[in-house]
Amino acid sequence: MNSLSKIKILIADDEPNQLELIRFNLTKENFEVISASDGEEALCLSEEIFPDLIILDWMMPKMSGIDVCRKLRSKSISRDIPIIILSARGEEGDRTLGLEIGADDYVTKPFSPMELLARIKAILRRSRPSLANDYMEFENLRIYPSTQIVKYNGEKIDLGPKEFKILSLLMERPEQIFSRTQILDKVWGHGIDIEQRTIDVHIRRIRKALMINSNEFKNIIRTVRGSGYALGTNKFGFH
Amino acid sequence: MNSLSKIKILIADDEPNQLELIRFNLTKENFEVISASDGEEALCLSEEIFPDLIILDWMMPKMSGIDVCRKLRSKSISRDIPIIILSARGEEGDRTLGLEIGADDYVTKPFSPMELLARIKAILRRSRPSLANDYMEFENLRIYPSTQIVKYNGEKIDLGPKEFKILSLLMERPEQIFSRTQILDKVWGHGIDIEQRTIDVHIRRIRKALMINSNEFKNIIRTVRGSGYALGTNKFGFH
DNA sequence: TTTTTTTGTCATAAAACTGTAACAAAATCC
DNA sequence: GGATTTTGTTACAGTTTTATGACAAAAAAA
Repeated sequence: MNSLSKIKILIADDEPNQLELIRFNLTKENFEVISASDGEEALCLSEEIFPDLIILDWMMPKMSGIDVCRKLRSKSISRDIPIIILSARGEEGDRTLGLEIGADDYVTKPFSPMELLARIKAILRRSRPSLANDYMEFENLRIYPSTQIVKYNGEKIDLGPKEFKILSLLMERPEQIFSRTQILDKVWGHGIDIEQRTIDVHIRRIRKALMINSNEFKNIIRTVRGSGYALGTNKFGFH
Repeated sequence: MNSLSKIKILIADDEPNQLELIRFNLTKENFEVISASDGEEALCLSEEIFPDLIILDWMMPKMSGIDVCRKLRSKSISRDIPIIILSARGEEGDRTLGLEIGADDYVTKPFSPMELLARIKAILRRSRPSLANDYMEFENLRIYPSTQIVKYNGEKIDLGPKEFKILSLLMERPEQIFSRTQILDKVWGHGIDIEQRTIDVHIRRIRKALMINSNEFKNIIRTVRGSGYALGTNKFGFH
């Protein structure tokens, strides 16, 4: 998993220990964790920082998790942020209330970090395909395999299917050198009869596409004379 | 809940009573229920009828729910169908295993019909926005599933049923690429014999309809050469 | 039934993509 | 430097994929 911008999770709980425990576990999993200690704070922070997921304790001072959830769901701007409700109660009425109110999941205390984590991942997988099917990134280049979108410095780049595949291949292992034969095998398929020079042309096309809208062009595809191509700058190749 | 065709739910459990109980409750909620009594049957049926959601008992003859889940997740054709695992066990290891394997939720027996229902709805809300929300929105396009009304820049647009369904499908997951096969499966139904090019014509009709009354036309349906179509503009995305 | 709308298919035009050759430029070797 | 090898660049033709309009069949409405 190689996304540089972390997934932001807001967690609201009035119990410091609990908060710290969750923060610790989520941070370990490379999430960015923002915490709030009561309902109002959670609400404010949500609207400020747009977390990718919100975890709300049911019972909190000032505003309960349920109320925060209701508020968030009523505004279009926050309607789609996934919410998990934590609760000490186990009665059925509560469970279903949580879900009916628009929460995405409901976890009963006590729960193990592993379980919470599993649920978080399950939800992210559904609600944010773009996060789950995450992208590959190298310097200012991002490519989204699921949507076949390529962005360079935040701008969309148009590439033909072949070029997209070649770039994907290089992105999978930055700095690794791919020989023309390897590229042919992986992109065109094994055993096809294509001139090796053809790849040069495709590389050229990729480079050209990346130049559009980027006057300060940094050649991101390194030519390795006698060997092939690799993702990386021409100046600072190895590390 | 409003949809043109009923939501299909496949439920697999080897215990007839349990099966019947769930079937009864789901049917009451206007779902179309298909049942299987063991893992293998569940797997076969899944691939045959493309349910909108699958409920699997953990312990089943021939093939466990977990194994069925794994199989379904390994095939691209069934990868996106939401899955709920039912289990009598409550140990943590199991819970997380269920979710990690790619299930969307995990419900421990005994559960109340209300709870199962709430979870089903929570999941469908994510995976099929058109079923849960009053309308879906993308840029200046709004579509109201319940009334089959489409508005672009506030103006009503006329679409035939097929075109409406195609557009709905694309709207459920903006930016995601749908292959012609996927569109055929979802809109016409699986296993129907229609020329793939027919979809091009329908797409053309949708685009045309959206052009009416909009001189500053922004092509909202992206053609992904070699792959299919996706909702999104060609130039500016939102990733 | 008649009329209108919707739908599927075809033929053809248009567009996009690909592979190659030819030559220029750069790097390497002697 | 000069020869040789490798890569860069461009133009172009061939191929594949989409777009589009026309038309008839099918379905729905009147």
